[in-house]
Amino acid sequence: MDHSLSIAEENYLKAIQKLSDAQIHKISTNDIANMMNIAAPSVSDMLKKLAQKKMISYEKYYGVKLTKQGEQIAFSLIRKHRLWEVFLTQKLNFAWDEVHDIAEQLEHIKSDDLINRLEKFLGSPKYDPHGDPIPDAKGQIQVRKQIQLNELKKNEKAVIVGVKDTGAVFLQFLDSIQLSLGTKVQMKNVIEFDQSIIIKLSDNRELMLSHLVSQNIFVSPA
Amino acid sequence: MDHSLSIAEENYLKAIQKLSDAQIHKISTNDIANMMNIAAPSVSDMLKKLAQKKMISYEKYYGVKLTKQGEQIAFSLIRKHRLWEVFLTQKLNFAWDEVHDIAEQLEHIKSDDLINRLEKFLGSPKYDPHGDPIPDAKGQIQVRKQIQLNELKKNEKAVIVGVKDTGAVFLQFLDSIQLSLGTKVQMKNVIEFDQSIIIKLSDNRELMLSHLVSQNIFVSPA
DNA sequence: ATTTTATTTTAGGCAAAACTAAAATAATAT
DNA sequence: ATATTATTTTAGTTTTGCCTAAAATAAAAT
Ligand SMILES: [Mn+2]
Ligand SMILES: [Mn+2]
Ligand SMILES: [Mn+2]
Ligand SMILES: [Mn+2]
Repeated sequence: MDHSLSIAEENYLKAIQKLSDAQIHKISTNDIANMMNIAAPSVSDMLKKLAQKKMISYEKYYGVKLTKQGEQIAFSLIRKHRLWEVFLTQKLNFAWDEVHDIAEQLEHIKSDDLINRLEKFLGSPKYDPHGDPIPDAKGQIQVRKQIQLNELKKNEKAVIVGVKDTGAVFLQFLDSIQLSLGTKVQMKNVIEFDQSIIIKLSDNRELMLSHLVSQNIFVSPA
Repeated sequence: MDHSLSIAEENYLKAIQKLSDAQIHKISTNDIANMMNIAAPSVSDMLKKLAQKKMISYEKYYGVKLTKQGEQIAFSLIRKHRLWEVFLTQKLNFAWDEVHDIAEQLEHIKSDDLINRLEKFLGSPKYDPHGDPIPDAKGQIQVRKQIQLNELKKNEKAVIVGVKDTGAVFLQFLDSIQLSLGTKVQMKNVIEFDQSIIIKLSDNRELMLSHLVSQNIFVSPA
């Protein structure tokens, strides 16, 4: 009667949560299978089990949705993941492109006490190293007004507060052009041809970024 | 061909290592089964597998012994366990009786980089919160001259540097009589009747301890 | 309204890590 | 030396979490 979830089960809930964030409608079996690199039948099996455990509501053939309880657990995993990422960067000096895989392991450590003490130790950070908000102990997420860099109006000033793509390749690219969280930018121009943008930095350096790159950077009004 | 071990396999190696520490001879299937609270046939199965992976040398019916490689991994697990215990007490203010179970989980996190950075962050501690030595990155253990409290000669002075029983019950008992690592003691008397001892503390307080208790406390000459 | 295609589920299997019951082997006692 | 007891291994199951192939269902195209 141990109703704590396995690592596999936890990972499904996280994946479903992530998909819910991006989509309005119910999440399909294939969505989950693709996201997790797992065959669809394996997902079907697991959905049956998670439905039994009341973690998801599941209508055969018509997709799934997290229950309140399932969402609670998903948020607690995200909380743990992001707090550990802060620990790794702030305390152990890892770079922001190195922390995700380790946090994927650490997020499954089971101890509420641990994670609450860790949060305090870190000074109750509100955002992780990629600018993603950290849910509080009750699962509440602080939302911040942010837009994509490409949405800035001409001459508008802003600060980089997050990234959409958190993969190492993109993050290292940002490092290489010296963009990081906190960097101040000003929109100079949107190129009509391919939606590339030109931004100006505090040191007056001008930088051209592709549409795709600019879409993957979140900014807040300066 | 992923030659990294499962958590179950790692736990077997740790158990075998612990038993080797206490015994001279080969470790029996039952020894392991008892220590891990697992049925003997399950152990037999696993031993076959670990032998195949060259982690142990295994003579059917005649017990096992860790190979160099198996020992290496066992020490790296002990290293991780003890460093995490230091982190939990020093940085997150856990009590010494609360850290073991969480460290049992954390020791299985896979990242050499992580543990080496953690060690540095903690200031390369040589001992864990229970006074157990922490192996270095190469698996080398610093040995310290220590004896059991009951072995002190009359009037001899010493410092408490470790405990043999690291269970919460014993540790909380020590807390309750205000004995901890670093406490200075002087042997006053060994009671002939039952080998109880009387020790004197820095504040001149005198304390009577049973033979069993005194055997579970390690001290070094002051 | 059918047919075709895509998605999802069911069926059947496999490997890991545990279990119990039974058989094999070693250790001990007579 | 043989019989008894204890230990260990083998045999056969179970659960979890994955897989592929086949069947069922839904969605899309004609
Ligand atoms: Mn991450
Ligand atoms: Mn992140
Ligand atoms: Mn411990
Ligand atoms: Mn310890």
